[in-house]
Amino acid sequence: MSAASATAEVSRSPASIAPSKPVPPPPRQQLRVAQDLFIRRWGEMGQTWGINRTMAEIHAFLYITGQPQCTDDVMGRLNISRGNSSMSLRALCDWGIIRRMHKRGERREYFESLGDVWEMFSIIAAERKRREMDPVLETIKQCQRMLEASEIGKVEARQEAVQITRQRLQGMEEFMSVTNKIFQQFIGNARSGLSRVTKVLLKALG
Amino acid sequence: MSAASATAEVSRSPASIAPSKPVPPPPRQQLRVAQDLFIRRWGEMGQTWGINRTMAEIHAFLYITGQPQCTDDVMGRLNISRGNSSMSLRALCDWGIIRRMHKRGERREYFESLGDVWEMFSIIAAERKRREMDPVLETIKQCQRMLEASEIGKVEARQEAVQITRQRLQGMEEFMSVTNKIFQQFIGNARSGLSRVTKVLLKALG
DNA sequence: CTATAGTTTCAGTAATAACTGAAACAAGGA
DNA sequence: TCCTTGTTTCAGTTATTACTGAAACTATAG
Repeated sequence: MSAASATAEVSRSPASIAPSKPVPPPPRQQLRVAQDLFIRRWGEMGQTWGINRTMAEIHAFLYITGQPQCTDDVMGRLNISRGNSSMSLRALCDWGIIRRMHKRGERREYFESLGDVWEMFSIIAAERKRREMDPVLETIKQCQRMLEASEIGKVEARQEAVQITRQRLQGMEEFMSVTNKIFQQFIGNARSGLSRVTKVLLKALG
Repeated sequence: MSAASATAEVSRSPASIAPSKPVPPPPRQQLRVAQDLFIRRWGEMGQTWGINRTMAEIHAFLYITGQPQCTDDVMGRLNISRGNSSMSLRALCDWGIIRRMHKRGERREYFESLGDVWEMFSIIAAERKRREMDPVLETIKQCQRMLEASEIGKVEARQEAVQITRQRLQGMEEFMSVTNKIFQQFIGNARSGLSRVTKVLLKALG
């Protein structure tokens, strides 16, 4: 464990979410407390969006400290096992929202988060669109094909139940196509901080 | 179980995702097959977005058939228990994306899905923003307050680590504020199909 | 009031996902 | 070469979440 991890790790117990100020911690520790608060909330949010808590927490840790950290730093700060750290760090690298890096003269590897939230979001959006939305859109099209008159016959195609299902499929397809386009825009444009998308959106919406 | 549920229920085994056409089913059943395909995919997608599979499947069933269904219909079609159906239907009602309804002269209650995908999405967006994004934004602000010079002292506030964390918090806050605004727009406008937001977005981005 | 049909709840169980820890593996240094 | 330090993997375990089924409850009709 590196020197930086000497103090207590992030706690996940709900009790410590809103520390009721029994004794205000010495200023030196305020940074740590604030970071831990952020880390924990980020982990919770991840869970409800289908990202496991530990991965989200590791990412939050790297993001919020802004400094390269090694596997042992992560283990120590979040109080998780070596195996878990290693697997999760690898997965985050695969997503592309953290990067491996070397320090000159050091043997061990360090990890750091991308600093630009917009870039991270666009990477995640691209990946989730590909993994989760594209297959659904594909399935919808497949269903539509299955219900064409040429497949099921003219008489059957005229049944009310079939008509309704086709309408519903169409509504969903339209929605997902538009959503996909919006994602695409984020993905294509979200470089360089408060990016073009943001400006455009804020102007258009605000 | 109602008369409509006499045939086999949706299977969740991966094997049946892409039926390799051993014997093309009689046209009468094509509707059922197409619906089941959609239901299963929707359930899978739900899972990766933090919605449990059964709830997503029930919703998909009500949406895709477009007809009011009772608890027994749901149980039969998705092959789940009464308890599960009841709880999940209630939760979907609480979300507001399905509604209870009565048929004249019938004692039992029926459920139907909203038909407008945009409206459903806006309801979900509103709820998730409230439950999941607002608390994070609140936490970020709390963290920022904890790191103000007035809290930790001028000297400490000048430490590099503190500076970095404050920058990162600010970047995240900015991102989430904008995202929130976008959600807000969907929420406020997503009536009547391809809504104003969509048009605005597509025009601005495309 | 009693019988019947429908609805809800919840304790216990099953299924799934996450995590640990130890062992195997790699890379560099002496 | 062998030792040391750091990294990765994965079988087994734990924790979490989802689901069942039976019992309690409600409402209506006779």
